[in-house]
Amino acid sequence: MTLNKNTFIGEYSYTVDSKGRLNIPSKFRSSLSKDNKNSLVVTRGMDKCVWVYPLVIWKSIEDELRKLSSLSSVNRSFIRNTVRHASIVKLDKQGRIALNQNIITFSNISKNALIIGMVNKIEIWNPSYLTNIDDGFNKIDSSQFDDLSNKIIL
Amino acid sequence: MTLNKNTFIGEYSYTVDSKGRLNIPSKFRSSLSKDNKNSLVVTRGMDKCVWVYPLVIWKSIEDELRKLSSLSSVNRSFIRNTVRHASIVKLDKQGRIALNQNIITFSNISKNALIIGMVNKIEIWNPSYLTNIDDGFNKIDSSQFDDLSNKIIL
DNA sequence: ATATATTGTGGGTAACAGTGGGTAATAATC
DNA sequence: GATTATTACCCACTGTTACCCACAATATAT
Repeated sequence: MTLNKNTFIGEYSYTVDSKGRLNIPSKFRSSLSKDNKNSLVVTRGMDKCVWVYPLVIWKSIEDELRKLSSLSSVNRSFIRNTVRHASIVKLDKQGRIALNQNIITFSNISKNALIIGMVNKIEIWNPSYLTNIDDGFNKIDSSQFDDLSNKIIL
Repeated sequence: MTLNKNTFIGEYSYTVDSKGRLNIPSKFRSSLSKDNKNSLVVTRGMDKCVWVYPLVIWKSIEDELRKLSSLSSVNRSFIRNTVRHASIVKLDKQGRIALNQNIITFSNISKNALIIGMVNKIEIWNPSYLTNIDDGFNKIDSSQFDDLSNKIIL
């Protein structure tokens, strides 16, 4: 049972095969709502990882981008860099997606991949990169969380 | 699978052949609605690239331009420079368009072309120019995106 | 404990996409 | 009107992708 649709938590370790296919965790698949039509949107993350959105979540991002006028060069740059590395992928009958070369090169994922639920999206990591980022987290000065603590209650 | 009709995301690398023909990505073609009648509108972009609109989207732009009074010299200039380099092109049976000399010269595209989905339109770039733009993006003061990031949640 | 379903992984094959070139129809030039 | 240049249409080749089936490992149910 999953709590909310299109919501992802937890961490999973999978392998990318010779064709660049990567399995999506079964629990994530069952969380996807029907209106995603078995499709996800894969793009570059802001860290050196891959971001994966349910199709319907991505659609709302697209709709926001559509409102931005191309007369502004900042807008153009923002739209371009947000969508140029994005692609819609369908899950095959086995529940896998195919990672294209662009994404593989950027994230430097080869054989092993770590899949992490990020609530509204999914992250895919080269496991060795994640170790470094994780070390960084522990080094953050606790004062940097003060601002967050006012916004969210754990 | 495409999300919305006449919507384009992703990046593709193609070659312009000796006849000046350039392939339109298969995924963009299948996104085009039928009422475009296999036609696109090609024009100069605001950056040093080519802008390509689905015919029906271009028509709505024309309608917007129609509302601008020619009493204003800014309006006249804007209309002139938006429309003067635009031309309607049909896709051939292979899904390619022919780029005219005007557009090729302006964008300095020779052999290799990068095609980028920009949600409501398509951009065609000389790959080397885009590299520069991309570098610029990383150098933009992130404060310029603060306003955007408050509106659009990734 | 055994049977059954599900999940992760691998590979073969047919369909399709990108590219190039030939030929006929059209337009431009002399 | 004849000749040349340009454009549009058709066919062909090649590599990639998507779809299908298969199997092993794990989890679930009886």
